[in-house]
Amino acid sequence: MSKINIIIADDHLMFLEGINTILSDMEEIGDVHLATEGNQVVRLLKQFEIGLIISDISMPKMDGIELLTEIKKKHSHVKIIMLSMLDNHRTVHKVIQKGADGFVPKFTSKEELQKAVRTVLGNEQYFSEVIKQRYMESVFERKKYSNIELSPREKEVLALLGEELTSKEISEKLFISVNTVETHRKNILLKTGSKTTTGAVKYAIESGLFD
Amino acid sequence: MSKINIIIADDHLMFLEGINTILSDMEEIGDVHLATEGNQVVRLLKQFEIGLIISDISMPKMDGIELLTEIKKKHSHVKIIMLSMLDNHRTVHKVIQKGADGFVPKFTSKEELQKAVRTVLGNEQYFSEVIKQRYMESVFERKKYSNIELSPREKEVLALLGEELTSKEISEKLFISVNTVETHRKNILLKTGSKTTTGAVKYAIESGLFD
DNA sequence: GAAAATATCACTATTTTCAGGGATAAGAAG
DNA sequence: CTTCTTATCCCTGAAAATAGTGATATTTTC
Repeated sequence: MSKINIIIADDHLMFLEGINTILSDMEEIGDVHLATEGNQVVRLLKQFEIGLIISDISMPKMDGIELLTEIKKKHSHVKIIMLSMLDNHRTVHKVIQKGADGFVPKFTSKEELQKAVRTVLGNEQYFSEVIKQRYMESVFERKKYSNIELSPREKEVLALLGEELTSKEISEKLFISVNTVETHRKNILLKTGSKTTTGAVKYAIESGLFD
Repeated sequence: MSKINIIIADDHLMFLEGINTILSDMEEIGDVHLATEGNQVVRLLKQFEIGLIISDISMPKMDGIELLTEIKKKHSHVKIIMLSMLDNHRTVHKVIQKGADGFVPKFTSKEELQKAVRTVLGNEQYFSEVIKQRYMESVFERKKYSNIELSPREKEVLALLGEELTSKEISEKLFISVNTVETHRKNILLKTGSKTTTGAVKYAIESGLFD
């Protein structure tokens, strides 16, 4: 069995070193390339023969979700395990839907990370227990509020609401009628399942809708 | 010069490994103890002769701020460098006020972390540039809103506002008058410098007031 | 080419929030 | 003993948000 070359991507150097150390004693791994941005990963993929990517979700320039989308579109044979600080149901749902091969929270153990790598290299998916739980929650939540994705305009309005603007101020800023803003608000509350703007903004922050 | 024994504390194993790797080639460092909770650090301090602690801020059981307070009270000769994912001005202010010897964000370089360790071991303080900037902001913010600390009751009200309750509902839940709740609200807006409840809740989340 | 999603506008009525005053009592800190 | 902080309460009026319903034009998607 030949060794597999991998890329580890994370914008935090210490994490990069940590993962590198944890994986360095695994026999099945060949060269290890490190990257601090999604862009770098894409470049490395062109230069080297890569079999597996282990990537954090939040990164500057090109984040983990974008990277994941890109990989699954253009380099579908390359496996990818996502790592995340957050394990909220929104993030989890996105990652699974985009087709990641594995998803492990950052507060995992050395053993679990190695297990995840081995499982994925064996052509199976690996998702931590916590992640699976969150995924069930996301499925459950989605049933309650059939469409949780906000439209670009709605996101724009929600962001301005977070900036403490009133409907009138928003209408002036976006050159639209107050009525329209109010309609967007109504739909935002509906889609996020909130009763108040405060709740919607809180939801947006916590579920990573803003970022 | 004798070697210094240190403790590294972080609830994320990968980070622990990363920092360990980064510091392992420094001559001035002796034994390295690892901990995943603040409690463990306190226990290790009793068992061993420790000169420096490098600790993350967010940890379960006893967080970095509590740990810092404890150390500076009972083991004031032990140096402590704080690490944090967040670099918002609230956190920075707290850490500096509590008397940390150093503060470095987690997205720093290997060189900077080593420099921080050397500086602190040389009996000087080390704060990253970003951190210093944030500290200035915190000082500036504080001037604008003389008292940014919310009282326990105000925090309670703010949390319930985040749960989408109206003033009336909060008054019923806390067995107080609606007028009282409104007064608390008014003071919360004043102290946080917000115009709306949404802004106050957002501020609370982002600045780590809720946690 | 039809169906679905998005973005736009309108009206009404009720509830809630915000801004502005002011007041009292208890306890901590100096 | 006085000052500060906290927690409590009260009132008013204007502004804003929410709930309910309905409608139209433009994209996007299938």
